[in-house]
Parts: sequence; structure tokens; C-alpha cells
Amino acid sequence: MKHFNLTEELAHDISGADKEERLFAALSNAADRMGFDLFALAFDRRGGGGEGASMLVHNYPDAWANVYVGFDLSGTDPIRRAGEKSMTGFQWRDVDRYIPLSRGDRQLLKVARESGIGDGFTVPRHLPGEATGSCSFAVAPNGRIPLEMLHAAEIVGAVALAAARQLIGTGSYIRRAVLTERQRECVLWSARGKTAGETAGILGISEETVVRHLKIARERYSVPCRQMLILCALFDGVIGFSDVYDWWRPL
Amino acid sequence: MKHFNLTEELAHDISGADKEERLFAALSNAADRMGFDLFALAFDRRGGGGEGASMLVHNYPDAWANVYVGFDLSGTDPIRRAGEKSMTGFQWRDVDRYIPLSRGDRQLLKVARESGIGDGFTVPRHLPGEATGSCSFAVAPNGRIPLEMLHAAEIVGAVALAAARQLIGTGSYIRRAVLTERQRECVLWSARGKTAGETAGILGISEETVVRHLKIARERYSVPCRQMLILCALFDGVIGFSDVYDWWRPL
DNA sequence: CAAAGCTTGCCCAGAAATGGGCATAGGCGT
DNA sequence: ACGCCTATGCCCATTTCTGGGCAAGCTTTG
Repeated sequence: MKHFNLTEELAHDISGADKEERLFAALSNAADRMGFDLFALAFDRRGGGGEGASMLVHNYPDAWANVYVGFDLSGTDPIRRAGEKSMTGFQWRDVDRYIPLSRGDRQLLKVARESGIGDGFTVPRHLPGEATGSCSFAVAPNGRIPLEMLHAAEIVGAVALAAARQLIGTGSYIRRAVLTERQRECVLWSARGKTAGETAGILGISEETVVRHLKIARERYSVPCRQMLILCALFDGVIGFSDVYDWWRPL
Repeated sequence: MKHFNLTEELAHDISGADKEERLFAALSNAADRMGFDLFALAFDRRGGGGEGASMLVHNYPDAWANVYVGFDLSGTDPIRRAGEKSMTGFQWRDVDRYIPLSRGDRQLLKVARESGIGDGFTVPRHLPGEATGSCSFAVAPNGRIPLEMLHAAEIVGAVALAAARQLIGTGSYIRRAVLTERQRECVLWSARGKTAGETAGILGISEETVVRHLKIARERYSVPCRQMLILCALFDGVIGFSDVYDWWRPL
């Protein structure tokens, strides 16, 4: 592993970035040193109070950046989706190993290629409640991914994301709505697909009370429907994916 | 950063583990070298077909392990919940910065302390659909966390989780049910809290058609309600959290 | 002690979702 | 050309959810 010294150097450089400009410079240098042409760091934080923040640092071609922002593709970007399915960094060419690609997804990737972006490597970090981020390194359409540098990119990307998180404000995020234990139970069973009546039977209380708990929970999150309540609870970590998934498919 | 050589050594050792026993030995050695007394790696993978798999490698005191497993505390473990809220490793003493601690949570931590587990450091990795994992390093109740080693622990923990993922089977991702483009759109808007009628307006089609798409989507996943449909789509990566986030939080 | 919050219970009216059936039109592959 | 899938549209009856108001007992907290 002769690259560890380089990794250390780049990581140190990036983690020392105290401004977005320095992060850009450090990432630019890192991408270059590792043999990549392009980089893009996206970090989105969502505060509990509604004040979210996001950061986008990249040296992608303007053509693609304009299309991406103009059509608001971030919401349907398959790379971004895949980032939520990978525990480690991944190559874009393997993206269909993580998520099913629809026609629209393939089209998006095709347009990206035509805009000067070839294959790439993305380091994702996902925080159900607080933030999502990804740090990508890419090469030109005919370029070669420096496979021997993927491990370095993995670490560099993670450090860059941590730096971005620091820059954007590490959190002190406001815990606006916290559910009570009973409310949480009701939301959990609701997420498991139970109706209010079934949940009432499970918890041994009246259906009306379950409805009441769910009602107050919705009010706390200021959401009108059950779907969003469940997603809010997931995002806030009040319930966990494992709570739902383990129940569906017992290990 | 004088610890990079140690980090490299430990990471290399761990990533070379081809059996659970070797992973145990490597982690045991790593924890010791970094100045920790205890370690625990938990990894849960859920396949698409119901055949899930999990791995638990630790050297925790039997007393605690028995309590933890016996009372099925994994569902309410605050450390585990916090792991879903942290992008990087975190100290247990800071756990209330990530999640609100209920009385029950504090009680659980207290019992853990009484069972021989002091403060610790947990490296989480969370994959919405595929797996959840955490790698923790801890000291005895009166021990001191080797603060200068947290960075090393972060990397070592991540490598250990990657190794566990390899051991457990990286997962030939099984696509039980893939939604069509239109179905996916309907599910997405539904996740964003829109009613069928609203979604119809957005997509420019009849409400009845939206209902129809959602109906078929539910049938494909064999779920009876909208909540579970959305969660299934999330788990499968058909929709992503990023797809949903931007719509309702900024309000 | 008093105030606040949690939990429990109930009623009601309107909106939304669910499950069933039916039908037309277009695309895609064999 | 035929079958299969998808998208679109509509109808119905039943269930469930949602938002509103009301009230009692209990614990925690100031």
C-alpha cells in the first residue's frame, strides 16, 4: 500500500480546509494527484427546524452543471440514489448493482457522458436524520479510472465530507419534535403496516387512543399524513429502519 | 498523524480476514493496539428474498451480552439509534447530541456500565435497504478513551465493517419487484405527502390513474397499504431519501 | 402545591385510501 | 399478427384516516 502517504497528505490537506474555497482547492489537488479529472462534493444538511443547508463544490463542466441544476436532477440522480445503497465507495459503472436503473436514469447518465463526464467513483455518506452527502471523483469519457487509487479516494472522500460537515455547521441542530414513548410505538406499528385498530389490539389500548397518539405525533411534525409522519420519525431516528425491516423479515 | 502506520497495519490485517474467527482475532488485536478494552461489530444484512444474515463479533462481557440478547435490546439500544444519526464515529458520552435520550435509554446505558462497559466509540454505517452495521470500541467503566486513537478507530471500524460485509456476502441484490416509471413517480409523490388527487394534478393525469398505479405498485410488493409501499420502495432503492427530503423539510 | 405534560377514552363529519371490476390505446418482442 | 405489458380512464362499496372538540387520571417538574 504505497499510497498511504499520499492519502495521509491529501486527507490532512482537506481536513484543514476552513473555507469552501480551500476545500475546493484541496479537492482539486487531491483529484489530480489521484489521477482523476473531475470531482464533486455534495452535502445537504437538514436542520430539525426547517433551516437546511447545502454545499456543492465541484469542477464539473458548466454544460452539465447547468443541466443538472436547471432541471433539478438531484432529486432523481441515480448516482445519488445508489449512494444510499452502498456502504462504501462505488464505481458508476457498477451502479446497477445497487439500484435498478430505469430508462430515465440511463438517459441521464448518457447526457452526463455527452457533457464530458465519463466513469467515476462516489463515496457516499448517509444520515437518515441529519444529512446526506457524497464525494465523487470522475474521469473524462475516454479516461481511465485509476483503480489503484480507489482506496485512497475512499478515505479522501470521507474526509472531505467530514470537512464539509464541519464547514456547514456540524449540527447543534434543533430537536423540535420528539415523540413520546407511546407515540413512537404507534408510529412504529404504523410503519409496520398496521392500522390504528390493529395497533390498538397490539398495545392493548383503545383504537381511539392510538388515533390520538398518531394525531399528536403528526401535529408535532406538522405533517398532514401518515406517510410523512413515518418518514419524519425515520429521519429523526425516533424509529430505525431495523425496527421495521427486522419485523418484516425476521432474521 | 503518527498513527497512520498503525492504522494501515490494522486495516490491512482486518481487511484480510476471510473468516469470522480471523476477523475476531484481528479486531481483538486492533482494539488492544489502539488502547481499547472491548470491541463489538454488529452487521445485519437483509436480502430481498427473506434470507437475511447477521454477524456479531465481540468480546463484551457475557453478563451484558446475555442481557442484550435476552431482552432483545437491539431494537431500543440508544447507541444503535445514534448510529443512524452520525456520519462519522462518535463517543458514547456524546450520544445525546445525536438522539434524545429517554429514561429507558439512560437506564440501559447504566446497566451496561454495571456490566463492565464504560465509555466507547462507535463507527456506524447505515444502508437504508441493504444493511446496518456498527463497529464499536470501548473501555472498562473506569478506563480512559484513547482520544488520540479515535481517527484510527474510525478507519479500522470502517474497514472491519467492509470486511464483515464481504464475509456475510456482498449481496447479489435481488429485485423482487421493480416498479415502472409511472408507478415510481406516483410512489415518490405519495412519499412526499401528496394525495392521489394532488399527484394527478402534478403528473397531469387523472386521479383514478394515479390510484391505479399505486394499486398495482402495492400488488407488486404484496403490501396492503401506502406506508409499506413507500418503505419498500425506499428499501429497494427505487426511490431515495434525497428524493423525498427536499420537498417537505424546507417548508 | 400548582402547572405542565403524558396517557387514556369517546364522538363526529369529511376526506382519502383500498380493493374489486371494466375498457381503450400504444409499445415491444416473438 | 399475436400476446404481454404499460398507461390511461372510470365506476362502485367499504374501510381507514384526518381534524375538530371534550374529559379524566396520572407523573413529572417548577
